Amino acid sequence: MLYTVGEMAKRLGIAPSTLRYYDKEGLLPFVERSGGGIRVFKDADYEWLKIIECLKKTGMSLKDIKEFVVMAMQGDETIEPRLSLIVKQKEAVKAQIAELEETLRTLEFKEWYYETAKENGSTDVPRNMTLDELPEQFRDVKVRLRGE
Amino acid sequence: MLYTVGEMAKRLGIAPSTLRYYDKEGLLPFVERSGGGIRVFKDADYEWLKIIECLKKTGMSLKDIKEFVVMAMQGDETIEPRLSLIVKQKEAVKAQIAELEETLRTLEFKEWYYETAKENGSTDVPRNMTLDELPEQFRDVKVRLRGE
DNA sequence: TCTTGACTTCAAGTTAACTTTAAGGTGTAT
DNA sequence: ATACACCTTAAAGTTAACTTGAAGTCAAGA
Repeated sequence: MLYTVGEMAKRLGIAPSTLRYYDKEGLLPFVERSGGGIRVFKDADYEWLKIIECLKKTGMSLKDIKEFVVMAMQGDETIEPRLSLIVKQKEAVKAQIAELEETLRTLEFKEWYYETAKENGSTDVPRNMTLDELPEQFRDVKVRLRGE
Repeated sequence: MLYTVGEMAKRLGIAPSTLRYYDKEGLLPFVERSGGGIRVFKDADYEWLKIIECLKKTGMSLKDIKEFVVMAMQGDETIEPRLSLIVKQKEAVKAQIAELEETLRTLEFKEWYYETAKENGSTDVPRNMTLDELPEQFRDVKVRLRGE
């Protein structure tokens, strides 16, 4: 199957201008052109774009993603650095998940805080509780919020 | 304890200019001033700043965080909308974690892909494997990369 | 052949969240 | 009293990742 920029953008759920921008920035060296100069995307290019999307979700910049794509175009000599990069991003994502899990715990504490405020008609009630009065799963969150 | 903008910034690990910017944007209505016009941060303000940091980590914009802070300044009439907002952000963070876990699975597939390429001296080997040749935990990842 | 819609490039505009700069004021230590 | 580090504001600058606009080209259907 072959696709125009608009068709591929639709398949990916992004704007065609985004694909043109990525191409301009050198992220899509694998995309070919028709005789008339129109971009022709192949199914293999879709896979590439999904990898770019994946790397973007890890927080990588377009500049760094470009380096990865360019490496891949060099062929098999760059297998090792590509592997290292993937492993590095994997660790980065694990760290992001851990941070979001901390954030979630803070939000759960705040949820309890406002539930308790709602039941009692005032935020004074949860705010003035001593550490041993609040549910034990929130004690460390509260301590962290107060300044380690 | 009382702190200047520089001291509080250091305690939070951010730039003083960031705190001044937040103040200018209306995110810090709780911060008071000395007779000479200098910002005076209290320990309770540190807690507020940690909450702002938490909301920022959920992906909320400064504009929306400001609305939350402003609501809190209104007092106990706004307990319910504040609770709703916290619950909404909690769900948003859960979705973000789920998405990062998908991303992680894709990276693990790519790690296997390049490990296999490295062992065989060529990306041809993992690339040309049929679905049933690759480790079964990666089959659905591969299918997704190819286009659902 | 003509129309039409989608394609092309290049340049300029947008947005969020800061950061920097300039010119000047504050407050504490000697 | 003077120095010095740190504070103040306002305005302008930065960055990444797009998005939009203008002017023109390509390709498929009637």
